[in-house]
Order: sequence, then structure tokens, then C-alpha cells
Amino acid sequence: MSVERETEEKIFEAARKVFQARGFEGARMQEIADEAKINKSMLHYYYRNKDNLFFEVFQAGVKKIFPQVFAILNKEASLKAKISEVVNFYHDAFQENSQLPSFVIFEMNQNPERFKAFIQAQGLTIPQAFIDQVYTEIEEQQIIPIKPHQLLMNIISLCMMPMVARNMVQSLFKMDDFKYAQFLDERRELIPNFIYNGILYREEDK
Amino acid sequence: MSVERETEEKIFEAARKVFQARGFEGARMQEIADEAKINKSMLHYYYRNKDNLFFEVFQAGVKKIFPQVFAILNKEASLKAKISEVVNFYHDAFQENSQLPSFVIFEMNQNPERFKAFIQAQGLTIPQAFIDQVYTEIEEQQIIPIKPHQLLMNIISLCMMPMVARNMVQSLFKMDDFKYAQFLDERRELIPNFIYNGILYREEDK
DNA sequence: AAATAGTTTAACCAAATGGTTGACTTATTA
DNA sequence: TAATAAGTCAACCATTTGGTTAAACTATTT
Repeated sequence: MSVERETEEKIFEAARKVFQARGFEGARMQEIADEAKINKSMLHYYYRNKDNLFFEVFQAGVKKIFPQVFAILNKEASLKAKISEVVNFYHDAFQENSQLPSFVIFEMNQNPERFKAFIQAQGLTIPQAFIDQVYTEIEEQQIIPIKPHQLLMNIISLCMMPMVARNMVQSLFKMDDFKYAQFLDERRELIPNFIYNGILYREEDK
Repeated sequence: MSVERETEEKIFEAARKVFQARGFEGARMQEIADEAKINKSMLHYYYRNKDNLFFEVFQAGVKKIFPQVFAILNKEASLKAKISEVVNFYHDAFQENSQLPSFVIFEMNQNPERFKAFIQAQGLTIPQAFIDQVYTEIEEQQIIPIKPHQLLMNIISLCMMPMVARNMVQSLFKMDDFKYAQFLDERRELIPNFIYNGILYREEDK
């Protein structure tokens, strides 16, 4: 690879940008070519067609979101620590690239069948270690009874929703970009406490 | 209006269906016409162009999501009761039409400027009554200190995310439609408890 | 019932879009 | 250095798409 980034890589990066911003249907091959500063034919030379190029971008997106989170859930650590780490991961990973979750979610809704296969081929499943841990902590009366999937859904919801619905929330809450960044940053501490309080077992509640 | 639903209404309903399923860019005027079982020219006769028709659908969507929730938050009731009611509202309203939140959020991201004006013109703001109530309950040491906007963000996140990311979550959790409906139904009870535990003030925590 | 206004349709149209072609240039190999 | 392969480009193409038009049909008004 020379000093100049190779064409294929430039195309991918441009495609990522355009697809994430506009979605599959809204993206134009010409815009991707312009963004990459190359001829439109190059897109087809390297990626054959729009579907292919899109799928590469989508795949890469999914791989950025889930494997790391599942890795964290698989670690040796307390539930509390894991939750904090997941929350921080999401807030770090998508601080700049906040379009990614929205992109993956929307395109997944557009074509569920097509990507279900891919996700399952990748072996992306909620780790058994996490499931076991939740049930253990319930038995030990450290947390209240809650299904692991529900708990994980809560964690993901609290982290991702403010990114996915960013523009909607910014409008409703009348926050500019700076204020919203601040708002998201507050959530790093708030969410883990909120979640852990929400599931903490307490003698006097019984 | 005759026994036959009027053309304009048929068009709107078809447009709603197609735009919500495919998004603005993915929607085809011909598909809307087919869905409404009328000639494509009728779309332009009644709604002038695609942008117009889309905006009508988008507007109606926003009005279905927010005003009712804000009305609930404005009521005379305890915070706990309001939270339960909002959660139930979301789960009732989008049990069938679960595409709506995803649609509004995605299109809002596509064109933030255009719709910011509309949302503010509608006077859609988080009710002052709710804000005051949160601060009052904090002072009375009924709940822990939390900014009202953060609390509301948590409520909305926990309710909407499982609908917005439905297909993604279904794939990851390997749930079929029936199981997922069950999963969502469990959340009706789970979320209010989870939230209220999460913010409840407790002597011994201090 | 004649005239007018509102509604519906089939046939068109221009622009945009994903994709192809064939010539040309640059790098690699023998 | 000649031949071959890889990479790049401008011009082109077929199809799709939002939108228009003008004629026909229907309901309303005078």
C-alpha cells in the first residue's frame, strides 16, 4: 500500500460514509464516487454492484457493534462492572460515529431475512456466561429476579436509543449539538447507577 | 363520504403503509398507487408531489407518538402512576404498528432541519408540570436526584428501543414473532418497576 | 338538459440512476 | 523491452421514477 490510500479502501470509506448517512435507498453510486474522488466505474470494478458494496459496509457495521459487547459480557467480572463497561464502550464507540447504530437498525428492519442469516452465521449470540451469571446473582439474592434478555435489552436501550433517535430528541429537548454531547456524557455515570438500582435486591422490599 | 372510502383517504392510508415500510427514498409512487388501487396520477391530483404526500404521513406519525405522552405527563398523578401509564400507552399504541417509531426516527435523522421547525411549531415540548414534579419529589426525598430530561429519556428508551430495533433484537435473541410479542408484553410490568426502583430514594443508601 | 366543475385514466416525458463498454494508461512479468 | 495484466476513465445504455397532459367520464349547478 502506497502513501496514497488504495482505491479499494477509499471506496469503502466513502461508501460507509454515504450509506450510513443516507441508507441504501438514499445512497447514490455517483455520490460515493465523488466522495472517494474516483470514477464511478471503479465502484463496479472493485465491488461489482451496489448491493455488494452495501453489504460490505453493513457487515463491518454489525461487527463494530456486537462482538465487543458480547466479549465484555463474557469476561470474569461482576455484573455491576460489566454493565459499566458496556455503557462506556457504547458511549466511546459511537461518540463520533453516532450514525452507525441507527444505520444498522434501519437496514435490518428493511431486510430482516437477508441479515438474520448473516448474524447467525457470525455466531452472534448473547453469551451463556452472562445468562448464568444473572441467574446466579438472583439466587444469591444480590439482584431481583429478571430475565437476562430483559436486562440486556434494558442496557442496550438506555445506551443506544439516545444515539439512534438523536435528532428527534434534540428537537424535542431543544438542545444544540454541544448540549446534547453533554447530555450523553452525563449518561455514562447515570445509566450504570440507574440500572443497578433498578435490579438491586433489597431486604426491606420483600 | 360514500360507502367506499374516499380516494384521498385511500391514498393516505396506502402512503402511510408504504412510507413506513420503506422510508421516503425506498417508497415508490407506483407502489402507493397499487396499494390504494388507484391510478398513479391521483396521487399528484390530491397531493401534488411525493414530498407533500410524505410530509402528511410524517406529520400524522409524529402526532401519534408525542402529544398523548406529553398529555399523560401533564396530568395530576404521582410520578409512579405516570410512568406506568406512559409505558402502557407506548405498548398499546405500537403493538400492531411497530414500524411507526422507527419510521419517524429514521426520517427525522435524514432531514433534521426540515422537521425541527415542524416539531417546534406544534409546541411539542416536555411539559413543565413534569419537570416541576420531578424536582419536587427529589426535594421530598422520594426519588434520587435525576434531571427530568434524563428520566424521560430513560422511559422513552426502554419503551421504544425494543420496537425500533425489533428485527435486530429478534435476530440476536433468536425469537420468532410470537415469542417477541410475549417479550414485549413482559416489559409492560417490568419497565415501570425497573424505573421506579432505579430512582427510588432509600435511607440506607445515603 | 346544457354547461360547468370535479374526478379518473392511459399515454407520455425528462431526468436520474445503476450499470456497461471499450479505449487508454500504468504496473508487472517474462 | 516486449507482452500481459491490472487499473482508470469518459461516454454510453436501459430502466426506473416522479411527474405531466389531454382526453374522458361523472356529478353538480343553472
